[in-house]
Amino acid sequence: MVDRAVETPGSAPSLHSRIVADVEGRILSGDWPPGHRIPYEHELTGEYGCSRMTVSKALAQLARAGLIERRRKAGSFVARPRSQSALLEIRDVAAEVASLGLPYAFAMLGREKRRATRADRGRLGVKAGAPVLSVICRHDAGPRPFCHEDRVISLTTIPGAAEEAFEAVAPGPWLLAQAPWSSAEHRIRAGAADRATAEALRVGEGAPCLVVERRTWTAGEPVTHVKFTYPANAHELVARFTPSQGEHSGSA
Amino acid sequence: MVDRAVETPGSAPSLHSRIVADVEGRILSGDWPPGHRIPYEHELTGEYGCSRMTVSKALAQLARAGLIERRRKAGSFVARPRSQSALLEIRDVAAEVASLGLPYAFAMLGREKRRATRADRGRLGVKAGAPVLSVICRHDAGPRPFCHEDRVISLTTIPGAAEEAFEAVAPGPWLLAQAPWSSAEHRIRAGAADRATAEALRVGEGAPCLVVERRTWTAGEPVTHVKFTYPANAHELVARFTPSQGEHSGSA
DNA sequence: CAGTGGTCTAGACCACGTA
DNA sequence: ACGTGGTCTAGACCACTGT
Repeated sequence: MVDRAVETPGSAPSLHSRIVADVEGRILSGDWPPGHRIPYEHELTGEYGCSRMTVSKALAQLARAGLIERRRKAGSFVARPRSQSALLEIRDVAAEVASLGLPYAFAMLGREKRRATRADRGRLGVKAGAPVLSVICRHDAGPRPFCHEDRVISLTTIPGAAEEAFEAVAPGPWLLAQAPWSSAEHRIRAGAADRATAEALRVGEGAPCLVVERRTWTAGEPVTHVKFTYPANAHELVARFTPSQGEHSGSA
Repeated sequence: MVDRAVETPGSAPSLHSRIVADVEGRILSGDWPPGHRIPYEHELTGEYGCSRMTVSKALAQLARAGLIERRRKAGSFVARPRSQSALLEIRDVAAEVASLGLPYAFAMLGREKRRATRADRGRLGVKAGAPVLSVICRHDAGPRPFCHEDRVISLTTIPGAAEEAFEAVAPGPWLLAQAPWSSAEHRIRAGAADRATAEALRVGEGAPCLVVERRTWTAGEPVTHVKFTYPANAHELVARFTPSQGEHSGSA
């Protein structure tokens, strides 16, 4: 399967896709927080030296994707993560818990810096011996374990992670602030909790769980592979869409 | 002639969205099968009496959604359901099995016409007492059960279903041929197999399963609610996307 | 080589919401 | 009323690709 998402450096990216990438980068990096007003179309027209049609095409694409909201007379704004948004899921696990009205907490269960094992290479797609950081933690919703997180980070792509203890901030939000992801792959399946995961989640070994695996890349370089394990009935993925319009998916 | 897919009365649909809806309707109804060449841009320009820009915008949107593929010099074609396509999932369970290289079969386990129970109303969103058809069947991949299907169809929206025995064709493909869906909602979660489902799938009661629930509407009217139950490790949902480009999701 | 889609322009009119 | 986005036009040039 060819990855059509990657922008080949040598190619000639279209102008409107460059505008999309620029705005997207500012949003995902947190440079433009939710609610921030994006420059007006005519301002971007001046910045990029192009016609209004080209700017409009780019912003319309971002609006379809749910990254921005557009209001006549008012302007365009970075969208606030809504209950059902493709971004919510990747922005923050904490937000999932918050949307349940429960207090959020997370606990580190393990942290190890190592050279990539065979398993790490399969998960991340890095070369043999490349430095990686393994992080295992648990997210809690109130008094109950909500989600088990088993993550590997490529220290080649994100060297700064080696000095981060992830005591104040969870790995997910921290990574997002470091490197906006440019493409992602999700794998969703059901599975039985293994011993370690069952213990962390305080469920029986072999209990049904929803497993969400996510790999992200930035500019074609692997960033992280993470495996979230949710106890059954504690989590549900929801997606609504029409065939040819934008798709929204989230969690509830 | 099949009815147009979506035509919200009262609203003022833009011209390019009307083109999108037209082409989408022909594809989802099967009128234009996979591989069918859709009219050239300049032909649609003539049909709709608009500029090429407007047609191009509509077709570009359909291409992003994965409904069509565009090739220079050759033209635009209805996309064949590929291994990873948002459409594959809704087009056919049989295609999932076929993509595994296994022979497909399905068996009816139950069929009942009734007035909507309280549970049916919740699943379908129909009024009390509305006629519905309940269908339970199993999809097999070679010698092994692949998926359990528990479906309710609104006979108000699809009256023809009352006379269909679903002996030759499974309910999914049959419904798709009757009424192209205009919107859908998916809920994905992990769960433990109940007694009846475990028996049908030949797994232990309480075994981990991936449960996919789907509701579809056509022109705002509820069509069907279906609950697919896959034994764990037999099925996996995959989704790849970039924030602002089209999203593809499917099953593997 | 010819024809298709991909992209872009420099205008235009309209709907709508804020002021 | 004004300024924004939403949409559309009638061209144009280019890249790619199938014949």
